[in-house]
Amino acid sequence: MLSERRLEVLRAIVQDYVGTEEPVGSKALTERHRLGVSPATVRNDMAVLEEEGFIAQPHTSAGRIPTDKGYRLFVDKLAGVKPLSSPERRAIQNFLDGAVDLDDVVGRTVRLLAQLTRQVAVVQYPSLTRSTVRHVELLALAPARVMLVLITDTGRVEQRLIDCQGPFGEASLADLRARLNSRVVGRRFADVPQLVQDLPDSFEQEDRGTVSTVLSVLLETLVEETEERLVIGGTANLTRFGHDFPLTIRPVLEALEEHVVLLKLLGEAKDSGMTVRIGHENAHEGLASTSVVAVGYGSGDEAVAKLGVVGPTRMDYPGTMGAVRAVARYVGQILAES
Amino acid sequence: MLSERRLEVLRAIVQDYVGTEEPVGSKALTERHRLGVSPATVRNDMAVLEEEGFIAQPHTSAGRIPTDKGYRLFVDKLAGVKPLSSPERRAIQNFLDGAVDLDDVVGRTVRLLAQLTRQVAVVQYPSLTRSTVRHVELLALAPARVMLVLITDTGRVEQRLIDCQGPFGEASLADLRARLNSRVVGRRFADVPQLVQDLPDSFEQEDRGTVSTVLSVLLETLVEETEERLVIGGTANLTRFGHDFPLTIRPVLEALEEHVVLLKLLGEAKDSGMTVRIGHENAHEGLASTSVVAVGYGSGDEAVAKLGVVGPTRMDYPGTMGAVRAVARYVGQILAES
DNA sequence: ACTGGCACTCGGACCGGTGGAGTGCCAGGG
DNA sequence: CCCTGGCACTCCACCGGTCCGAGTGCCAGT
Repeated sequence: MLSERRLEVLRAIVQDYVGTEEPVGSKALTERHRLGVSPATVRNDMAVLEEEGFIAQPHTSAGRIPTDKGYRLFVDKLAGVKPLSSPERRAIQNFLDGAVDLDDVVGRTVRLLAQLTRQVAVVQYPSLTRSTVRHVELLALAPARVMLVLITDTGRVEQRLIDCQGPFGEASLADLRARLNSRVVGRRFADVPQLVQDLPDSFEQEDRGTVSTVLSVLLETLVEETEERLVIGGTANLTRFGHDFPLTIRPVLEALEEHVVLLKLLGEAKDSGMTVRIGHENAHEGLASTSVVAVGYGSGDEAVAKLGVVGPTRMDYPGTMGAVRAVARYVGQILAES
Repeated sequence: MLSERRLEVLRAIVQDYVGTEEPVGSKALTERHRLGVSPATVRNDMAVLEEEGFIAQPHTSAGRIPTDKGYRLFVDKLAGVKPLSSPERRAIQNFLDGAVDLDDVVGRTVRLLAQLTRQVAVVQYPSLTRSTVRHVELLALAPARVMLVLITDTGRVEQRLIDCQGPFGEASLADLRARLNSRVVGRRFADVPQLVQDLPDSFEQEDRGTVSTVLSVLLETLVEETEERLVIGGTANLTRFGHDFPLTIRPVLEALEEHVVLLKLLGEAKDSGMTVRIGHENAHEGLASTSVVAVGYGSGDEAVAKLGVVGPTRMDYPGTMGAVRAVARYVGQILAES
């Protein structure tokens, strides 16, 4: 195990590098941090840290920069989560309180997060499978055409058109609507399938086909929409990325456009607590030089979706984590209120 | 007016510059185009073109590059719209045909357009004000809480929560729903206000307040949602922008995030026919070095929304315009079918 | 009106020298 | 045993100078 001081050296290196964006040398370190030892000693420590793979030199006779492994150790052992200042908290509150509907909440959240962290923000829409049902509506658009509308407790609305095999009376429709709602309102989406399983049996023979069709579309919607929506903001912050732009920034932009990739990334994050994925831990090649800080948020205790930021591995982890956590909490509150 | 040959020289300059991204000199021009004159003559023509403001030199003794004014002349007089190759047409067809709902259509369109033009694509959702009403639904979520759902002929769905002053019976609600639909279904959104104006008068005194509230929310929705949604894609193509990245790309990314700006930009485009805004013509500062090619699309003859691309002023105008036009047509077809 | 020739300009690439920051190692001291 | 100061070494970044070529403007000649 590394000695206390070596860990301190690593912390100092990470902090300085994040601040200056330049490799940090032994002399500069002793000047800017009260390590209580000489540069020579620090050099020895650095040699050890390098051997262990926590730091690296871009080339001989240059300062050191942290490796992914170094950042990992930093966030796991050396860094806390920096709480936001109270003006910041107030700003979040004010900004989010003005939202009028779910789209607006999500939109504001993503802008807020991007502004706060000065990085790329990613916010996932509340998931259907984890939400509960507020209302199910069936509309007869035409004799053999029904629209299904699903409303969640988080305010999300999904609609589907259904072509029925045969005509379906308004009375039967109202009947189905009532029975459906009495069974599923307030229940979690995940539980819906078994709750409606035996519903067709209780209908007249002639209507069973249509009822089944409607139900199958309903279930389909639940599954399909596991393919979630998400919103991205703050891509302009990518320009603060590094010096050698085109090569660094391009794959990141490409990755950001593939929502599937991002959703998978967010999905891998733990449900509760914050997840930090650093550099190559991300699997996706384009994001090899980025870190992802993600956290779940929800209207209750349980997470209904994730949000987070994508930034260079060289980022201010404590500050970013603080901002992400704070935003997630406030969004949760807002959703719970509505 | 400029002589025929001088125009030809300008065309050649634009074409070469778009291809090579480097200032083009007189000698290179005569070699790559059959102008039938010597470099010296071309130089004289260039001097004239420069004096008129169509081209400029980055510095003395460098080649010329077109100015915004030069591009303007090029697209107005010298360039046609390049039709797509038939494999491209087929690819569009195939790609768009797979779409399942409006979100999917828009999503696919933006990706397609970005890929085809290798630039940033912008697609506006079909506007409410120009669409027609397919259905209006009112749902009683709670005794004094109603949800309003609007469905358009383009498949778009908008919903709003309404807090009523007092309880509102299911019967009254059904009544309102029926009368509302009988008046507005099939009508254009823009006409809705006057169609429902006198509706409250035909209700019982006690219900009039609530009816008015519902109607005012309906009208509000029509107005508010003139603030349209749009989707952006292909931002990774910005990396092909120029050589001096951070400064060029940053304001563009910022502008792209301000949907309001983009919507205004699209709004300024003519309803029918294609609009090309070049460089400083764009008004918005961040887009001073970009051109915007936009066109309306719709399910019928009339445009319900716009789509287009944003790219460097140095872009392949004929090709881009061809792609934009073709995509708009196909999207229109798809919407008409659904 | 076009052309060939010529002198001129300017930026970009190439080059070698220099300075400084940083390192590794080692011998000496607490 | 760990820390320290000293020293030689390395390598990048910067600077100034030179050279080259592409491109221009102008002019005299056809």
